Amino acid sequence: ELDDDQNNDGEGVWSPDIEQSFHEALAIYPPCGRRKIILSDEGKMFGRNELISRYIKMRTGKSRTRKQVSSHIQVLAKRKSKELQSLFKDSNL
Amino acid sequence: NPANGKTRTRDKYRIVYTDRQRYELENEFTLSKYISIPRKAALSSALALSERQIKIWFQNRRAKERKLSKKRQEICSRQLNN
DNA sequence: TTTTTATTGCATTCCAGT
DNA sequence: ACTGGAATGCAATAAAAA
Repeated sequence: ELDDDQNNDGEGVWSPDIEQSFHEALAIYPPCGRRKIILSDEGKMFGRNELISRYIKMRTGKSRTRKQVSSHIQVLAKRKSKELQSLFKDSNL
Repeated sequence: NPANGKTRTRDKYRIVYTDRQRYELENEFTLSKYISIPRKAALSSALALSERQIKIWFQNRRAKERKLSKKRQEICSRQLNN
């Protein structure tokens, strides 16, 4: 069973070029969170993650689904939260 | 024990569960391979483990089950072509 | 060496908001 | 009917314990 998806290069799911475009898209669309989810254009609906997905396709030609974007955002948020917590060490516990 | 989402600390890499905790978890596993949210809450308070620990225990237990059935499968195929 | 807790990077499923 | 995001699942892995 050949399992070589046409939308994936030899690198990982979030290889540096894709990660780069991803962060560009984060800055472009809503600079940080707090944007209305009234992202419905005439006829079509567009969520933020779909816009990010389309931007990645534009810039790199690689396809990352909106659910992959969602998962990645969750992982990054978890990392950031973990960093912040480990900064406060065991000062008061 | 419903603290933040973290269990591991600098001094304790992991804790060893008591025999009663193991028994109750194993017993629940015979009833269902997947823990429901209400049962998880009940076990959490009954065994003094966080819900995260209950969830992770079931994940590890299912992984063990998969490992065991892979071993059983290997034994079967060995018997077929001995 | 094998078994037992616990984390991580992804995907997948479950929950609401509009 | 659409979505983003939280909860959960799983493989791989780490490291203490048995």
